[in-house]
Amino acid sequence: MNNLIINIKVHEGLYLIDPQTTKLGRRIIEHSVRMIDEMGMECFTFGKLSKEINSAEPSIYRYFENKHQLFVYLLNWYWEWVAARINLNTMNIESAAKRLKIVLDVIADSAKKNSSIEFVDEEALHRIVVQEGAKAYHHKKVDANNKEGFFLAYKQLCEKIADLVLEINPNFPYPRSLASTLVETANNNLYFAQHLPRLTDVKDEENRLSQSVKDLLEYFCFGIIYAYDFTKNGKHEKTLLSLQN
Amino acid sequence: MNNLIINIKVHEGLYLIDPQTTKLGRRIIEHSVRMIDEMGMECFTFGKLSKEINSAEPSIYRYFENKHQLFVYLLNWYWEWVAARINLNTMNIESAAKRLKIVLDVIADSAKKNSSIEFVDEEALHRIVVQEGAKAYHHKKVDANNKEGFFLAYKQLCEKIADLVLEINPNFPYPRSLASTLVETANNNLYFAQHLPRLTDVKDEENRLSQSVKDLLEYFCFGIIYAYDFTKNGKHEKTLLSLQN
DNA sequence: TGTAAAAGATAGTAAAACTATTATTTTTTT
DNA sequence: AAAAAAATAATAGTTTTACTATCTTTTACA
Repeated sequence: MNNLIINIKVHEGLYLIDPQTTKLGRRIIEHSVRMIDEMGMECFTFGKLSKEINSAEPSIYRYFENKHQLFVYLLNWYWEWVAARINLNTMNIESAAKRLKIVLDVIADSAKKNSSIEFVDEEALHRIVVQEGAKAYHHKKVDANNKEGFFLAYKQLCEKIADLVLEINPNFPYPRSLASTLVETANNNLYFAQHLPRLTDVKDEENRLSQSVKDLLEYFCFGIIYAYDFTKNGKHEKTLLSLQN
Repeated sequence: MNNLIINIKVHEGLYLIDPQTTKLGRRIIEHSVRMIDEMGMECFTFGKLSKEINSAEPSIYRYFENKHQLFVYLLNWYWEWVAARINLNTMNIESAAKRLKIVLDVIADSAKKNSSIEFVDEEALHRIVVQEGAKAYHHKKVDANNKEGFFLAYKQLCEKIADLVLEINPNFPYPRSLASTLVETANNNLYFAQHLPRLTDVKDEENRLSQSVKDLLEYFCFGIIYAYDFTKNGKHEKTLLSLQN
């Protein structure tokens, strides 16, 4: 299992100076990931970060316009990294269903990691995505941010999943909604298992959490994709809709 | 279509003085809903609210410990209101599947409203739930808040849905995850249709948005519930799992 | 070696999130 | 109706955050 060097390219609108290209920039990434993971976005400030890296607050502002932009930068880095892992692990696989399963594996974080970039703690970053990710777009500036490309990586990932779904079942009516639901459901169930266990059936036990989430995603995903097509001996009848009453 | 008087009871840990019992309290609710809907949680402050209602900041602090507690109070009010509408609309219905469909109707906001409480704008509150709701539990104090009952209304609603799912299919393995996924998927697709349309298949057109979301929820929900049970002429075989490869 | 860009150091502003104090009004009790 | 209690209003103050301005020093590199 080699650790391949993957180069993560993050959208230009998400920084003033590309942090991956300078020493200070990489220190900002490294320590902001660790600090946000430890204290959460609310308590994390540029002031605290600058002390932690023995730098000055204005220096950080030369890389990122504000805390929110840094946050979105980190999320994009994560989704680009997920996309890279998906590409790497699916490139030689013929079956679309098998490729989709690998995607579910990666978004549930149960796939073997095969990249390591020294200044990014991907596990801490994944915890940030699970705990804080929804805040990236749940605010009043979402439309302005969207125009600036803040959510491109996430949207591209969902589109990739939607295309896979359509490859498996070209008649499926909700490929985009299914894609976003799968990603959100992965994060939610990981989070709920740890903090609001009555909202999930997966258990935070024995290091099997991400595998359980993957099983859940497969069950939901393939259930939805095939449900209305394979009832009654494969005839395309809306059998279920009549069974419901 | 009578407007029934429904009394919404919110968990005691969510306020210092019950705002529904005093004039100032009701003014706080009324104007905070309107202001949060207009400016979002980030821009909303107790200072601005106190000016708006010609009161003083410390007076508001005697009702709610802080902005976050007020926010969670409003969300709980909303989920209690949803639960009340569900109870009202399902009480005389025999079929569990029909009851579940009514639940989906209410959480997608496409059911006829049948309550009106003069000082709460339920449509504005629903927009707040869709746009800001996830922030209630995505932070580092989630466990402490959970112990204080901040999420009781939401968890009870999900449990009610999970019980309905089990009533329809007692063998279903993920009732809680399905329940939370349905509620989250309802909110997400309403939000995506308006702000991130590439993440959903429903369209924000012609006042049919909530009906489209309801159709989506039914498709996902009943697809998942029945998928693995009714393949191959109703035999309980894991046909789909073998079809996937 | 010289120049430009980056980084560091220091200081400052505006607003938010509270808290404390005191005065006034309203409500309740006797 | 008067006294006591509770709620509200008014004012002022503290700490922290988010951000800006300015100036000096260091580093990169041509």
